[in-house]
Amino acid sequence: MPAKSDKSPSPLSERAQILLRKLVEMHISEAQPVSSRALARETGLDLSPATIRNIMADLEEMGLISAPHTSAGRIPTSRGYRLFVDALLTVQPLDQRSVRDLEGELGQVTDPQQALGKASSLLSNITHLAGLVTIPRRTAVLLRQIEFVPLGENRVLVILVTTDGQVQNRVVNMDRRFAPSELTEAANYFNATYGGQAVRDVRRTLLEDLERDSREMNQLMATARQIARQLFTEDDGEDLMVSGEDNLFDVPELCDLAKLRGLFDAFKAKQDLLQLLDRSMRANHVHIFIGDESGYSVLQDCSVVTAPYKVDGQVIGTLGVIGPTRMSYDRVIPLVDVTARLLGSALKRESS
Amino acid sequence: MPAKSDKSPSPLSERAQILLRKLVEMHISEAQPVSSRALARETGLDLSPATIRNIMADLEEMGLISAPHTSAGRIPTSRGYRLFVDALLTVQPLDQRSVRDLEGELGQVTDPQQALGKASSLLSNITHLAGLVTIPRRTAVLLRQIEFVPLGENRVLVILVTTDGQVQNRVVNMDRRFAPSELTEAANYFNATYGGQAVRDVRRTLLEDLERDSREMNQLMATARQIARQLFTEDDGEDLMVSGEDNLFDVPELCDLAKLRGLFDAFKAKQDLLQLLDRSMRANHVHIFIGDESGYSVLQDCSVVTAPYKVDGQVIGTLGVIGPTRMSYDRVIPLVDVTARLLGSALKRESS
DNA sequence: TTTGGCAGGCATGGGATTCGAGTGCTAAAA
DNA sequence: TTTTAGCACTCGAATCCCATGCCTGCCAAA
Repeated sequence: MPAKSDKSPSPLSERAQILLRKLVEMHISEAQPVSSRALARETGLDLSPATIRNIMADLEEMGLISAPHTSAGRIPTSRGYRLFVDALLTVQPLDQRSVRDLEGELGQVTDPQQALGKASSLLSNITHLAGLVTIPRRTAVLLRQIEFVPLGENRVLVILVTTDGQVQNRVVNMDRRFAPSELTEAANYFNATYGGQAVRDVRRTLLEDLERDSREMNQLMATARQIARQLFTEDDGEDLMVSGEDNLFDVPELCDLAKLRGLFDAFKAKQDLLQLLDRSMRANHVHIFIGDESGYSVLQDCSVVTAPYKVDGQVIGTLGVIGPTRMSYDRVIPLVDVTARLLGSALKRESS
Repeated sequence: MPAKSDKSPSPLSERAQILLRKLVEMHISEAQPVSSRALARETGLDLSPATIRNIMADLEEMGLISAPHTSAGRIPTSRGYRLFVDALLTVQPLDQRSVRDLEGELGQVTDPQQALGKASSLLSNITHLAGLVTIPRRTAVLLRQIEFVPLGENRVLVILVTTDGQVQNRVVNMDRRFAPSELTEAANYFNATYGGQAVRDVRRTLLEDLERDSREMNQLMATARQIARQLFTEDDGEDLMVSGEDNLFDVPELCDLAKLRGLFDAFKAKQDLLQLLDRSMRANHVHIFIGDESGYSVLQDCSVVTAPYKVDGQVIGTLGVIGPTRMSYDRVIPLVDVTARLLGSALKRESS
């Protein structure tokens, strides 16, 4: 006979597992507390509601399920959901057709920024939840090429191409007008000196170089310096892209305005969500935050399913979806997993 | 004695005007039906509630106010609000300090896109409503300069600078690798041939030229052609920028999810809102759509205050705010007005 | 023309009641 | 020892009722 209510890590009888699993599945599909009778009817086991009740009482004692009130059925707790996704859930892999579709969608993008946006909107459209994608730090990538284009007045357009295929441009103001030849020369100097370095390092090296060579500075360097000052000062940090927030309007758990509002504020502030997603950077595969596990109160009734995406084996960001804890993990998990891999491939292709 | 309840265009006695005005003001500040007693107390006129009631009955008959139910006060109808903003409202001009602040905020942007975003967020932050800005058609502006930067493989980065100071870049795929010199040559050809033309026309002219010269085409033109094909195909139409949607969570009129959801959907779809904003392009100054005047049911309880912004006397887009019909028009109208003018100035400065 | 007074109507909120769904417990059956 | 049937109990949700308060409409008097 299996130890019944030993302590938290009690092995949970097979019957209890089947029951818990069915209960979670029913709660996911019905969005309501599950009663012993319904469970007795739906599960294959030939047991009476009374027996089910006994087992449910055990599960409740273990903190895996709870009753909103005395005369209601049970709903899974966060810990119940945790056990479910860790041990009870069987995810069927995404069918080839869907993978092909995703691949097609992500394949025809032309630049990384667009790829990230596409990934996010795909996630939200398919799951009907909100899609999340972190935009990798610009500073981590390598500088491939820099170009200067003279605009009117004293303004110069600086184009930064990084090895990930991203293009970035800024307009900088100079103290005098520069001839195209001067700018070409400066660009050549820049490319020769700093090409291939990490953007993050360029900034540091640049400052050192400027310091050291300040006496023997020639016209060329002065130009480069003036541009560089304005170029690398602002450190555009990691950023977050959210799409399909509107889908959350339909989630019954978030029916009250305050909760929904909290989420939208979080999307706007981004800070907390970024930190959460950063945590999954270290993980190698899909990572799931269930309910209050995240530590943020606005995510009370929400779960976040994330996966890091990588280029050349190097993790550079994470993506995922956010939705009610009561979501279809079996569909969401493989989708997030595959999307992360496909996004990685798409980005690699971009960086040619 | 003035004709009392003649027909719609009855001139409305001065007393009635004062009363209606006060009623609207009180409804705006209290967000609730206004009773005859409250009106008698607040308005300067020395009248009893009973008298007020008589006048209110007249106003109701004219369709300017209505009672949600028998034992509630009155609230202004759309027509009441219309009369209010057209005839009864006195807007105090924005104080110099605020104008200075706005100018400062809009002054330090570096590119047009950023200026539009800044304008939108300023509008939403100051009014605590949602800010709207249309992004002008790219096709209407003139092509100032074009540059080609070779990337790896067969890919070329095309940089389009338009006379409004906007910079746009696209990556195009070629069927072979091009030498930098080829690209420089092609760029020179492009700039010489099409520089200064409207982007919209460039596309048309280009196609004609290609057609005509197809036989005597040289290597240079072939290059240009290949690039141009991919460059001008997609016509990126007018677009809309929305900010501060979250502010609408606080509006009591939109307390029910369905309405709020409708608005957010409209923000996402953009089509209807764009059409609405386009209507005010023809207007010279601030234009207001009250409640159902807009013709869109999602804007039932909302008003949209817009103003076109122009560069060199030419209207190029509109901006505004969207909020509950019950908004502080006296604060919003001058703000929208001034912001439109300042945005125009900022954009003009960009186009150097 | 204005005002005071009074009756009527209606939303709002609290309390009581009913109803139904589900559980916990106990004792009997397997 | 495990399972089951039965029964009492609990609690939320819906309904109704009623008192309350607010505001109007009307009428008669000023």
